[in-house]
Amino acid sequence: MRADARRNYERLLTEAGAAFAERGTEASLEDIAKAAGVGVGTLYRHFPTRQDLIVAVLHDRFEAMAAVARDLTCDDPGRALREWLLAQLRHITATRGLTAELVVAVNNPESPLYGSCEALVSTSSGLLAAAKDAGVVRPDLTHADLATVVHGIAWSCESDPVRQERLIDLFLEGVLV
Amino acid sequence: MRADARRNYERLLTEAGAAFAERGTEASLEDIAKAAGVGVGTLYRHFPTRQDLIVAVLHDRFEAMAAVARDLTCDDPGRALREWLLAQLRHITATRGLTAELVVAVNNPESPLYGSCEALVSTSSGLLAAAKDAGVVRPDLTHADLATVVHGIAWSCESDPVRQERLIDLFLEGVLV
DNA sequence: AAATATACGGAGGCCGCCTCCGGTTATGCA
DNA sequence: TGCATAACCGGAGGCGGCCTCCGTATATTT
Repeated sequence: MRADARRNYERLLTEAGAAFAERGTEASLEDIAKAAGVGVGTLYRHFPTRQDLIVAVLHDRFEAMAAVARDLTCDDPGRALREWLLAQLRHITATRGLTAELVVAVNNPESPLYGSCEALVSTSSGLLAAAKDAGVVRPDLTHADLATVVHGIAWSCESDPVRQERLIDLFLEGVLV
Repeated sequence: MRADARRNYERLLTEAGAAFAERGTEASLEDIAKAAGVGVGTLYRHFPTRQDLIVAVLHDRFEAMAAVARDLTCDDPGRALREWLLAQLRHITATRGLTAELVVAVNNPESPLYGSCEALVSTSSGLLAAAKDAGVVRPDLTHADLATVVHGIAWSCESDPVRQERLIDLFLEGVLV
């Protein structure tokens, strides 16, 4: 990949992230190209589809999330799980407008993101497994359950952290043994 | 209101309902107008905003929902509540594409729908109150909690009734006393 | 039947999407 | 260093959807 191509690629990614956060996933691609100091053609060559651009932006963020999960202390697995769910909520809320793509990715193995976030999924599953081993969580709970719940809550009250936390706790009460 | 105006209004409503169900809330308004055998101008006069059209379509459906809630037998309030949540899920899933507007309406008193669905809200609250009186549900549970959970689930697994039911039960286990 | 209020419709301006290809630039090789 | 060429850039342009505006048509009233 040529040096200028790589530079433009990164710039587009940066501006797209900003635009999506500010104006949602429907932000004008032409504006994003302009903000990156690049023609539309260049944008479309790197990211043939709006979806591709979104996926590329999210890829980085998934890695950040996975890092958070790894750092969670596991002394109290139930507590760690709660923290993890809340951390996800904060993160999703911070990248608002991308929520919809996230949940699609997590639930759908066909999604290009599904593969690119394996680290996230496996780390998250690790937390869940630890909680199960400690016997603090129903054994039939799956990672998919967690993902669905988190994203459902994130979407339902995107801008109300208090309600988010309340709903997480309602959920956990049904799930902690 | 003139007779022809009323006729066009109804036709637009019908076609809009069909289009939204089939192609989502982003369906082309010009197509809807064409399907209703009407010019765009007419559509925009009746519904100045896409939002207005969506709201009008939903208004009817809210009434149908309220009727369902009223018919639920209350012998076992806990069970009635569960049935009610599942009925909402089915209904929301059937009108897919409108989910987003629904949750906005239920949570936001500013929404034009909020007023128009008072019947729904109060009937639903009635079911919840009955469950509380019977002592089968946490007393701090609110109607808003229910609405948020239902819509979160509806959105998270729009096309997977099995998962929907599973999540409802997970939720209820944390909430039934 | 005429007068008037009401409603219709679609042309047109605007904007965002996406493609296409003539021009530009980086890079490898002599 | 200078050239050849493969890789890349950019934006004009066609398309379609959004929404407004106003000349025309139709229902209603008297």
